[in-house]
Amino acid sequence: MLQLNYIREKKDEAIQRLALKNIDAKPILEKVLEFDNDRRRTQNELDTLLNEANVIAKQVGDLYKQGKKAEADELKNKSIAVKESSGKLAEQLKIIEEQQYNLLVTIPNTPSLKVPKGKTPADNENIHQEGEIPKLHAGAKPHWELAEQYDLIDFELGVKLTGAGFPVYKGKVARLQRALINFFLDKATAAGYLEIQPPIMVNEASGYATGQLPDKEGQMYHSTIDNLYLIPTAEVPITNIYRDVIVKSDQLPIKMCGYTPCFRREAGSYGKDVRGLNRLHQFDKVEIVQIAHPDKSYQTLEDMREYVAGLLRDLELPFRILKLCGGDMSFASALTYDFETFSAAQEKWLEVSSVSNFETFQSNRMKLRFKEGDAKTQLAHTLNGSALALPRIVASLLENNQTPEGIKIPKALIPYTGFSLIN
RNA sequence: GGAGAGAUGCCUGAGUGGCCGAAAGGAACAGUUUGCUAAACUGUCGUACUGGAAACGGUACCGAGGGUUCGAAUCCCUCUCUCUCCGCCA
Repeated sequence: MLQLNYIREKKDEAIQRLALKNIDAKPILEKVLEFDNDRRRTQNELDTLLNEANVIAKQVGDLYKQGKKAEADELKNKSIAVKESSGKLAEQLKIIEEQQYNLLVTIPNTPSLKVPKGKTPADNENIHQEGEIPKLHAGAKPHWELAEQYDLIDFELGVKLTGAGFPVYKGKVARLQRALINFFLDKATAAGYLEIQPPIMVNEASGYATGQLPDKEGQMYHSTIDNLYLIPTAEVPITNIYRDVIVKSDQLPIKMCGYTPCFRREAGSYGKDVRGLNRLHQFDKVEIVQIAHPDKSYQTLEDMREYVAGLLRDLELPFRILKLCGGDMSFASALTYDFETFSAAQEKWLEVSSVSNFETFQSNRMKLRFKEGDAKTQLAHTLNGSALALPRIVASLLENNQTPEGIKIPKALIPYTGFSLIN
């Protein structure tokens, strides 16, 4: 949610920035400011009335103490009248605030001015590419065929147990996944991220604070009997640790990481893009989260980007980094880098990580603030990134490292897997 | 699941209708002093909205929502959560 102060003070900048997301924000922002004027005027009137009522109430008390009952009773009547009009005003104020709020939550975050213009993924800016794209032997297979050949992943068994998008991992690939999780967590903690093991179900307030609710309700699995949601990412519980918290500025940056399963309903996708591990309802991910000082959050974003790049280097996967264009960015993000690894057998790039700065968009909703000395509290900036999501990493590893003799495990992972070849 | 108790500021905790945005202690921060790795003293010390250039004001908030009353942290109702005991279970 955008900050009112920002809209009030820098309306033109906000319009300019939102234009990057292909939105003509002018009428909406002006409407918000109209509500704001209304709100302030109404509140002032209401405050004046309430003040009057408070003064009268005090006088009534004094008069009673002095035994002046008649005068007190007279004042009482006055007070009742004041109360009647203040009640009406309070109702008005509530309506105005609600309207303003309902409008505010429909406005996406303002993209950073560094965000490239554009509407579709084709407009994303490819800012970096490294690693060698492997040349596979004749007869190389996509990962779902490899999974079958080596009896690694059973998609149909998953359908039997649960449904499509819930694969069963077996043997060496189960071990490989566990290895990846441990490897990613070790790397993150070595980089100063505090490891968190959060609940994987969250309540409404949490889903709301990070922006999944109310509008993206359909994307989460919902346990209606207890009104809890299965998390779509560890970002939700981990960031919410700091909901309604005021930290001291010297505590920043706060760095946290966590492994969790992630659950996404993502209904309505079919075809080649969702084959095998490309898109799942349940998958594993290690997430990194930072809470940063507003002056430093973009440096933090670069640090996180470099950190994720390091992971892909360790895994010896060719990858590229895209700076998402305005049209391809998420609702809440101000700047996002997507990481894609090249899947040699499918001959396409697969998104394996997304690293974003949300600026104050999330912290405004969750009232995550910091205090610098005696200065007024300010909203902190929140950032997060996948480091990394497993399924497409596994897909890339299987496909890119296949040889006629079997699938090779990258050196960095061997201490974790305990084997160097899947055959 | 059964029975009971409770929810107050960063923490402990007082406060059962007006003198309470809230005692006291602790923590934290600043200053003074003595000196030495600590103590004493003094001061500051919730959040949000809002008026004002500022000084300084106004309003709301004592788990949440509603009600009674001229007036509610305090009384009533509903909800949520926490704790204790019993039961069940990992």
